[in-house]
Amino acid sequence: MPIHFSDMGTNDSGVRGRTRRAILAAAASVLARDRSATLAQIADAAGVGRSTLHRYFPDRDELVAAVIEDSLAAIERSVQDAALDQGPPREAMRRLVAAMLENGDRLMFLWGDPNLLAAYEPAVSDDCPEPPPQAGLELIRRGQAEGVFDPGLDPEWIQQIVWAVVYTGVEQVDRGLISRHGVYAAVVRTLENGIRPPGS
Amino acid sequence: MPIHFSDMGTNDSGVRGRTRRAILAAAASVLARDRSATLAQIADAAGVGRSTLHRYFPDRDELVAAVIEDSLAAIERSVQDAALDQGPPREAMRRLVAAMLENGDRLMFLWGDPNLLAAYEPAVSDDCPEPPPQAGLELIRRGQAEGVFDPGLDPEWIQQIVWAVVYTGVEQVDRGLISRHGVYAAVVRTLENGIRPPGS
DNA sequence: CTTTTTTGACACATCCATGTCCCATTTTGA
DNA sequence: TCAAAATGGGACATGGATGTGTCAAAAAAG
Repeated sequence: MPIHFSDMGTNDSGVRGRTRRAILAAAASVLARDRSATLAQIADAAGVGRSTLHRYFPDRDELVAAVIEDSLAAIERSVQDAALDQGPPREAMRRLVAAMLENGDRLMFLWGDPNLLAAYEPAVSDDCPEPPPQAGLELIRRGQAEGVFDPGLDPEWIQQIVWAVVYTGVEQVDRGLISRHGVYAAVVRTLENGIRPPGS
Repeated sequence: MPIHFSDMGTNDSGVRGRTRRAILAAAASVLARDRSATLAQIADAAGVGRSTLHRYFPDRDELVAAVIEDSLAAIERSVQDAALDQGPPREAMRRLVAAMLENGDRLMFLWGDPNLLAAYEPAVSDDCPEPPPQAGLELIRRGQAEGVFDPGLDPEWIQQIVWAVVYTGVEQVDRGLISRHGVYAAVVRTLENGIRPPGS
């Protein structure tokens, strides 16, 4: 009577941790480009058998939930490193953009399906008494207070715009319509000035 | 020996034309919010039986293709009315935004799944020797030439941004986070200035 | 009113993704 | 080297969406 899987992958080191991360990354990458991708496709992309995938994530919902959680964590980590509460708002915003661009696949996955986050957030908000700090919103409000960001726009709207513009950039890169280096410049420039030439 | 369906709905007037349009509108609305919606759901939303839906569109692919075509046509019509080649570029762009906002559902449907258009365009490009005039791109180039729009940005990029920002607005309205009147102002303001306060 | 058209509900057969076992083989780690 | 852990492939059952067909009833057209 063998006891299988005493450690369900929460351990980052070891075989299981690595396999788990490979699956999550592959799933994000595949699902970002095709939400209705088959589990077989995902397993293929991860380089594992479909059986193995089912061993780590019993059903599709659990896998998707795990990918969401993992993607949020990865992005949150990058954002954390950006230290948005430090320095001038405009430069902090640029660091935020760079942080988001670092996680292209996960960002495409999360943002590509508006229903995903909407269906997931209420699931975790039960455990978490208060919503996450939302470093992005904090930065936006700070920028508005300093007059660097438009105070006439709703902070939440600005946040949506940031995500949308970055997402557009990631997507264009994915299609090879923009070089990987050029995105950052285009996104920042568009975000800061819109479609108007920088010199007013 | 009754001969059924002598007119497959190409006729705008009459029962078949109206039913066809109802199905197309409902399909766009439902699919915009859930790409994997069931044909039964779509039939329900259209107020017809699933049998009737199958009578108008033999299979799912044909329905989707028809919705794409119909949505493109509807938007194109609105854009046509906007007379983008007339007047100052900035005001033309505002008319373009208004035209797109008029077709919220269809725009969400078309833009929501990047693969849709990508998979459809090559199918019609075989019949159409040249790509459509792309009035939007024309306007952007004109604006750049006059120095109203940033010449340092790729016209195609600007076009993507316009779609993205409008789409974001439509989505926010759909979720009730923005009033239907407020969208236009927010979209135009963001598009023209980015997140920076209008007064440079 | 009569004829024709159109419709909706039901009954099917079918296909495909999914989830569950099982077992031989490989990999890991002591 | 050897035992335990992990894997991959296959077989199998299942459910849900899809496509097809039939038929009586409703709607439209004459």
